[in-house]
Amino acid sequence: MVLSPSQEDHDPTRSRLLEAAGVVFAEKGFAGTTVREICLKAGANVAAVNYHFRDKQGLYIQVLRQSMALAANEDRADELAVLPPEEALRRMIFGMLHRTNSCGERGTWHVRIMAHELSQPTAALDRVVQEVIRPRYETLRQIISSIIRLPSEHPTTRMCAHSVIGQVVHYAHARPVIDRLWPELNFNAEQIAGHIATLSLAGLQAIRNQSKPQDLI
Amino acid sequence: MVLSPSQEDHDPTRSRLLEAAGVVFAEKGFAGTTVREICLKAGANVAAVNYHFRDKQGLYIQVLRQSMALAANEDRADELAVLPPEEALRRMIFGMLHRTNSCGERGTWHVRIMAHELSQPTAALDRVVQEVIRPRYETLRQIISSIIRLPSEHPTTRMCAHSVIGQVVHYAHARPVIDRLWPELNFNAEQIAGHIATLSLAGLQAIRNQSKPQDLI
Amino acid sequence: MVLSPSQEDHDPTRSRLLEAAGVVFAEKGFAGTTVREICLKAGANVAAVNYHFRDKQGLYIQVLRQSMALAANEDRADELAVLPPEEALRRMIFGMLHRTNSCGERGTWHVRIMAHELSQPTAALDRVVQEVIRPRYETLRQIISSIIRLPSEHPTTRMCAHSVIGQVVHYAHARPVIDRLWPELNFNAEQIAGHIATLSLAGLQAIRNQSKPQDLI
Amino acid sequence: MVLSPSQEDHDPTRSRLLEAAGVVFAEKGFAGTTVREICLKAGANVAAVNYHFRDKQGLYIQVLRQSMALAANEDRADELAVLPPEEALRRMIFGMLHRTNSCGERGTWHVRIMAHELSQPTAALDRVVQEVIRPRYETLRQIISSIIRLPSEHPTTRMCAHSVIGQVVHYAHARPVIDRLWPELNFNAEQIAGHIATLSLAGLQAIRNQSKPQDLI
DNA sequence: AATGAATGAGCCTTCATTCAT
DNA sequence: GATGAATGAAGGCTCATTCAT
Repeated sequence: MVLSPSQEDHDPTRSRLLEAAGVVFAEKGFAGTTVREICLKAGANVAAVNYHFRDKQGLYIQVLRQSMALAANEDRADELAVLPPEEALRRMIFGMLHRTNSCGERGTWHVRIMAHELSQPTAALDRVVQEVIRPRYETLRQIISSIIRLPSEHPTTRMCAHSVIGQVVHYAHARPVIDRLWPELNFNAEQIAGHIATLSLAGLQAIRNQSKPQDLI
Repeated sequence: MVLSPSQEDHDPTRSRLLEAAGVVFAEKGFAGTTVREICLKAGANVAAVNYHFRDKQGLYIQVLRQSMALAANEDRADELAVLPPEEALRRMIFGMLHRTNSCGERGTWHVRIMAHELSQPTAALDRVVQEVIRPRYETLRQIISSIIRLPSEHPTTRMCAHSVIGQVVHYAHARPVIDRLWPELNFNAEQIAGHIATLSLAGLQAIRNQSKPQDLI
Repeated sequence: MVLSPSQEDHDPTRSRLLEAAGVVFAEKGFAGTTVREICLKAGANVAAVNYHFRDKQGLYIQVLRQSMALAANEDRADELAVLPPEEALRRMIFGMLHRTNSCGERGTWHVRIMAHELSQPTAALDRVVQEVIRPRYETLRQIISSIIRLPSEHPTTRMCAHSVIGQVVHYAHARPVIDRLWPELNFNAEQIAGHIATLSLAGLQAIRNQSKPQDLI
Repeated sequence: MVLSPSQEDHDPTRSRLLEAAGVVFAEKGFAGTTVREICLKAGANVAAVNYHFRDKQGLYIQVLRQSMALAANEDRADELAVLPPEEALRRMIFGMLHRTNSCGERGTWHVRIMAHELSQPTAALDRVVQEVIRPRYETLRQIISSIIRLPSEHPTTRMCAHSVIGQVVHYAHARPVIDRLWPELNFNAEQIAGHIATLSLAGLQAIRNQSKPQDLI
């Protein structure tokens, strides 16, 4: 909905194609999606995708680009920086968890699409990593760095970041498995985020103490 | 079915098909794989798959079944039961991490195939969850249960299990992303498993103390 | 659907497909016909059938529907009703015989296709029976009913109708055999219809007298 | 069961193939039958047909030959010749009707196979016509000839024969249609044969009187 | 600017048949 | 003598794409 002022909504067909493509790509991935399905959903001609985006892949990249642009506005590093790192971590965990598990909105398509990219990487993966994931990864490492008192490039810091991310994205990536193992789970982002934050913060404290035994003396 | 101990199979073509299919399915998933590619790789006729396995899907399930059978011999729950739970958890983390990140061998195909199932589930997913994942999930919950002193069916126990699993499988699922974010990482299962175990155990202790404050009084 | 009076159809490819399919289906039946042959004959691409008719079966049903629609205009029951029943029977016999034995024209495809349906019924058989055959069957029974003075649902009336129909369609169904047994036959619909009518009417009279002996006293 | 003394049951596989093939060919026709289905039904190897009969068609011809040989023993012309022609006609009608509508026995396979040959003639049709149909056709014409007092080669005699045959075989050929038009029909060969005979005999009498008005003067 | 029609490559599968044993 | 394995041609169908309007 929040689009660049000059373009976009001027061309309703193009817009509907992007909307429909986002939904379908998010659900079925690039290879699993057919151009016909997108066009049907968008009420457009079969040739519309090729006309407007040259390619199925052209449309795919455009969908990703748009979704990422919307996502870029959230989780601003500077806003988190002023908080105590423990609180910043809690907020970040909740934000990621909420984002990766809410569905349907434009701004979250790239999350689901990522899941497909992980099993069938396309050229678009590099772009998503650079533009969306890396900035957050660095923000997260900064926060962890100030908790465990190791440089943000330190391998331990990195592993801690991956531990946090792994716990969070697991609920999105492995959803089909989790649904089978734990059907009674009524997904509650706040509760789960709280659990992950508690476990992670305790873990980080332990790692801080362990990695700097000399400081304690 | 009855594999001679020294060899693969009495039927060389069938065996080559399974081998080739494992590699390709692991790389491209079910839908992304063509029967032709498998047959070409196996040096067999296009109709060979249908002859030996009735279906593309029949071959797929057989590949999964075989890969799971090989994996089933590891991580015996009874062997872990005699260890102190902290040590059992360490071993289990290392085992899972090692298994999900070694590549190419038959016994690990189902891990990669799982990644595809997560983004494009087929009817085979149920089988893998039931036969491979659920038993380990229950073993893991048992171990965690005796650490945090909550029933193994308790939601908190389950969330803890998912936290451990999430950290571990992240290194396999998100490998393409991790490679881009941290190219210098020289994957060392022992080191990473140690990190995950340390962080998780500290986290579990914190959750144990938090969830039963009354015990401490 | 809406055929211009002078031309076949607004869509030349679709029209050519129907034309070609009619010829081939009439000759070889549903299962014996290949989509490729139809498309070759129609000068169209292999995928044309799927594009225009969704299915091989979709095309088949459309051919049948069109052929039946053309045939539906003949043998109006109301026109026959005003005639003395003996004359109506003669006309009907001639009409059926003529229709089932003229060849090549669109309106008679369903007759030949029926021959295939009889040995290899498909889901289309029900439709043809309902839409084309049953109405004529009922008209015929009405006529016979007023000749033999039994209700049109009476088993005897039905058997008489089948006797008439059997004689008529035999010349179409068993044509390959008749050609071998009687090669000198120069098919003359008028002559044969006259024969069948004469034999049948005499037979009906006998059945009328036999079934109602009490009337004669 | 009644086989040539020298051969046949010596080779049980060959025998089972013939048996199974008869059933399946009778049900589905030549083109509609798969070698695999026959072999499965016969408990034989896929290659058995090619081994024993060289071809799918070789098996087909053999089935026809055998079924015809068994059929040749019935309806002996000399037995009918001693009866009054009206009675001979009644018997013949009943025999044909019974034969074409009984199912499952070896001796009647060729009847059903004929139905398929009529819509998809193969090279076997000539043989069946010559060896089975023509002799009966001639017997029938002889009988009719002596009823209507015209030479057995006379076109009228031939048409009368076709009228009788047409009525009879209709119940076999058009069975799928008759089942839909008259589902309550509980096929009773004796009743229907009686009806056909009555109608036909009355018709023949009329034709006799009409065709020879000079004799009446 | 935008579309309905058409394309051809490629998919999985089935079939009668042949081959090595 | 008889079989299980293997073959390659052909089947219907789907797909992203292009073309003529």
